[in-house]
Order: sequence, then C-alpha cells, then structure tokens
Amino acid sequence: MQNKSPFTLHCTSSECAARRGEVKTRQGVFQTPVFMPVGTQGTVKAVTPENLQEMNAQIILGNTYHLFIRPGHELIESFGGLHNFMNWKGSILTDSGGFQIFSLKELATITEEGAAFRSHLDGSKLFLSPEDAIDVQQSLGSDIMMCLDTCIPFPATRDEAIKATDLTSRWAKRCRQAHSKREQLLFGIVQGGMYPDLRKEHAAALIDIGFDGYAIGGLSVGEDKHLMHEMTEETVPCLPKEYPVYLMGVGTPADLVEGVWRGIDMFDCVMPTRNARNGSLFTSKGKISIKNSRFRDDHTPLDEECTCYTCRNYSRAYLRHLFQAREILSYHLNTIHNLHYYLHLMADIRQAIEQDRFGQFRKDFYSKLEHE
RNA sequence: GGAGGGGUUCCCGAGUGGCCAAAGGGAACAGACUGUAAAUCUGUCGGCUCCGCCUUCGGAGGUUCGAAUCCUCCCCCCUCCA
Repeated sequence: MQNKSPFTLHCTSSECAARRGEVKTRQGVFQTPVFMPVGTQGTVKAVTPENLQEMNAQIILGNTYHLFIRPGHELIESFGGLHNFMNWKGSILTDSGGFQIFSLKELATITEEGAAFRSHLDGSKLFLSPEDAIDVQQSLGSDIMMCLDTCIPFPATRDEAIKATDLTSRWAKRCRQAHSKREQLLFGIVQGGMYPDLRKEHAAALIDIGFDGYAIGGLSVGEDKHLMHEMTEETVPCLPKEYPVYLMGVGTPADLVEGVWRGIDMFDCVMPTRNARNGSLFTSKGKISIKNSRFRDDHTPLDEECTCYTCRNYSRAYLRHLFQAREILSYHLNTIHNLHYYLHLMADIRQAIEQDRFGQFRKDFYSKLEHE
C-alpha cells in the first residue's frame, strides 16, 4: 500500500546527492533540505513561536513520550491538538518515543509488545506500544508522525543490530496498521547499527510496508563522524527517491552540510538550542564559548555576518555578562542566535543547490571555519 | 573599663598536634554537549626545575621530632555588661 509521496523534487545537484525539494503536510509546505528545531515538551526552549516564525522555522519537533506523560495527549487533544495548544502555525513532526527507549534505557524495558517505562518524573509505570505511539501522535495531531523504533547504542554487535532491526520492522508494521488518520504522515525509521547490509535490508523491509517518508535512525550515538557519514551514504541510496529522507538527531553545522551532500532532506538536533543555553554559540567562523574571558570587553556582535535579532542589537561583552550572571535573557538571545544560524545555513544550502553551486558552497563553508 | 566570641588559601566556611596545600560551597578559568531526564555535566583552581621541593591558615616569638591546631605578647573585628 504505497502512499502518494508528500515530497516534490525541485532539482538535484550535478556534483553530489544533494537535492532541493518540498514536503507537503496538512499544515502547509516546507522547503527542503530543512532543519527542524527541537521542541520536546511543546516548546522550543527559551523562544516563542513568534520568534521561530521570525527566523523562518518551517517545522519543529515535539515528543510523544514527554507529552504523553505530561501534560497527557488527551489534554492536548482537547485543545485541538499540539499546534493550537502551543500556538504554532507551522508544521510539527513528533518523535515516537523510540529515542527515549534509548536515552532512558535505565528506566525502560523492551518487550515484543512495546516499551515499559518508569516515568522519569515520578517513577510510575508506563507502557508504550507501537499502537500507543501512533494513538498518542494522532491525538497530538502532528503533521508527521514517527514509528516507534529501537535505537541501539554504539558499539553494538551484529546480533544486537539484527534483533533491533527485526523488532523495529515488526513494530513498523503495527504502527502502519494503527495509522488511521491518513492526513497525518507517517515515517518509518531505518536502523541497522553500523552494518550497511543490515541498513539496506531494513530499508527494504520498511519500503515494503510503505511509508510517507523514511528516516535514518541510530546514528550519532557515539560512533565517529566518518562512520556516521559512511552509514548515511550507504543508506540513502537504499531509499526511494520519491520520498523525503530524514536523518534523525543530526547534528553539527558541518554534519548538516555533509548530510545534504549525501542526499538528506530533513534534520533535527537539540544542538543549537541546548548549546545556546550552555553558552556555546555557532558563527560563520566556527563555534565560540561566550563565557570565555576574552569576550569580557568585546564590543563587536557575536557574528559580523549574522542578521539575527541578537547580533543586530547586542555585543559579545553583553552576551557574556548575561551568561555569567545566568540571566534568563541569556538563554533567549543565545537560542535565537543559534537557531537563526542553523536555519539561515539551511536557507543558504537550499539556494546553493538551486543554483547548482553546492560544491563551492561546501568548500567556502569549511574555509571560513579555518580562520577562527 | 569588664565578660565572652572570633581572625584559615579570591569570598564564605570546615579543620583544634602528624593521614593538611588544608573538607564543602561560591566565584573564576577551561572543556563537553548530535531523534532534550540538560539554564546540564566534567576538569582546573598557592608557586616551582611538579612522582619532589618551596611558601601559606592576623603578626612576632616559643614549646615539640612535628603546629592552621598548644603557650606568650601584640594588632584587628564582633556581642553583651558598665
């Protein structure tokens, strides 16, 4: 039961697998390649939806596990869904809770039926089956839902990887079956650890079930960059060109450039938002730690090339002061800047692909970094 | 004037004879962060020719094999009584 793809291809790079396109959701259309800010608990930490709109965020993430345990999907549904609840006009992709099976592994037990959790909030027992994950996401009303998957750590043996992909496939089938609200898209997630043949096999199994898009999961879990890019490179060609391809949880600015180069359409990562709150800021010349004493008396903006609200109005010295003083405004201004940087980078990448000069863009991107 | 309490490494503050360059906080400095249990976590934090040595616990002297810790005098701070 193949779906009509929500993806429309605009053009492809003549130098690499990079491609320019768009994805249509019931909320609207977003341009790809796209970066999706992470808003786990129904908020992209430290910024308002209006801020996100101003920086042209097109789609953001929400999380099934977190919203399920608090405030509860029924509550959100009673508000007309997550978009209304949080006042976000763009698209929303919800992760299934699969990553929490991985990141909260001390609190989670996997069985054939699903994942049993002890709530990280109060220790109470919870259960999330693939069907539950879809039910919750349908209640949340996200535009793109993710299948419940099992993400394995690195390193993992071949046997562990096989067990995880097999279970993820069986869960994927159940997710697909539970998927009744077809106006909400559903993506499958390719696992397979660092074994290219398993990735290929798993991709085929998911394609056979048929999804609206395909995600590459289980990367950036401790392996080195080289291996991560190799896995992306091996997996993308196994996925149907007509559908959007999403690299989950990635990554650094360079990872985005490299992912696009290898044919990725969608990315999400907590890095811009989390690092912002930890004083680590991205600039066209590289990453800087705003708490460094060398910025104490620095009158210049964070990034001379940046046009964000923060860079237009504040000095590095002021931003350092706010961070040192742990002022709330620090987290807000830093997050605005980092997200602007990521979203702007993606807009530049899209333009470069349109003009078929992504190779040069990539070169320039790296040469600028070297000067810091 | 009388009685009592106290001065510790940038700050607060433990320590009352060896295991003390001195607990613990804070500040400062540096680093990490990749489908968010993260406004979190880690490391450094007297000096040096750094598996050892030197200087330091208000000041000066003393006791002792050995003192931040005991004794003497001095300086300063706080509380209460006159």
